[in-house]
Amino acid sequence: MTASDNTISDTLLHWYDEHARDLPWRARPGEPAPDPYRVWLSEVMLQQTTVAAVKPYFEKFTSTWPTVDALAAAEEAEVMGAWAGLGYYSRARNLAKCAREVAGRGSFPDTEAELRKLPGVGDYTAAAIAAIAFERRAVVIDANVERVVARLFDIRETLPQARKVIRARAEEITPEHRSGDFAQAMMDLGSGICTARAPKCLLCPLSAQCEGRKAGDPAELPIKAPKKSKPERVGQAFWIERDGHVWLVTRKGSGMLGGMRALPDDGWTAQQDGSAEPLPVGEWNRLGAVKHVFTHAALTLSVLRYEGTQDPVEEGEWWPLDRLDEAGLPTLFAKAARLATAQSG
DNA sequence: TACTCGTGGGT
DNA sequence: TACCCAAGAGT
Repeated sequence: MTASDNTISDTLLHWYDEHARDLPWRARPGEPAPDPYRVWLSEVMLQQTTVAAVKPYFEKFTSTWPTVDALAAAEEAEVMGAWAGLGYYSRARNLAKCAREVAGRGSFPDTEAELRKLPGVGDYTAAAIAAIAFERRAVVIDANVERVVARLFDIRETLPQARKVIRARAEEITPEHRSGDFAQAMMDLGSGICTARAPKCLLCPLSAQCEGRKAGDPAELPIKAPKKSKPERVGQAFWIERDGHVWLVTRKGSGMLGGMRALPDDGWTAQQDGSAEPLPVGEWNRLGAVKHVFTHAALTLSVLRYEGTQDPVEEGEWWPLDRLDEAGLPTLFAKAARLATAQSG
């Protein structure tokens, strides 16, 4: 630890004391560390997800399940339904599993290494919980920290190879005390000032110490490998309506949208177009299509309404149309359902 | 390591 | 509009 490194964390913590965002899962200045349950829940929700998107879900979860014991006692289907729309549904599956583990052992583990063993808790989240909830010294590295550190030290190596150097630098500037506040300060800085595009260097408390700024244009850091092209897939979803109810299935497995309630479909995946025949056989009326873009594929999903009288073969349930908003459909199928109900009234 | 896995907002 | 991106984890 050099004198220069101390200046970075001290400067940033002073800035944080004045400018920290007031977020529902955070302690206010001067308050003790927040409830580990709320820290864990927020950190999982925030994985690859914006603060604005998380807020209403965090409020819903904490009001429905105020403690990890309450969440552990919930039906997994209830948890999946409550998560619907937030994306990356493996997080919800692991959330339920993790809650049961923690409830079984009585409390959250309070070290980074033990936290790391919990399902859905990786390197970042373990460090964040240890630092923020348990006030342990931990080096917390997320995409914000990567960006800020790459710019601070003018690291021009390409990601992901640059991660080793970035971690070493982050280790050097992380203070022994208040490392949780330091991590959250880095995230606030990355979110509002040291942004991916058009960073506001004139407002940055670290601008005088930023090697990337001295070297030229910090906005080009970190340098990332080129992205793969995104395949375009087509599929079909089936709208089977009877007596004010629609037939819904629950998707199997841990793959895409696994565990989520959904419209029956033709088996499309991110790797392949759908191919299954509409079941039960009969007359189908194409209502239209919805487009939806996933991380690694774009899907055009045609919605076909069943006009016959046979019963569905696939396992599922008749869901009342007037409570469709409570079905917990992921956004893709919510779009498809909206299309169908708009036409069939 | 490289790929899979959602969604909504910003530019 | 068509990208890019966001408090990553699991495999």
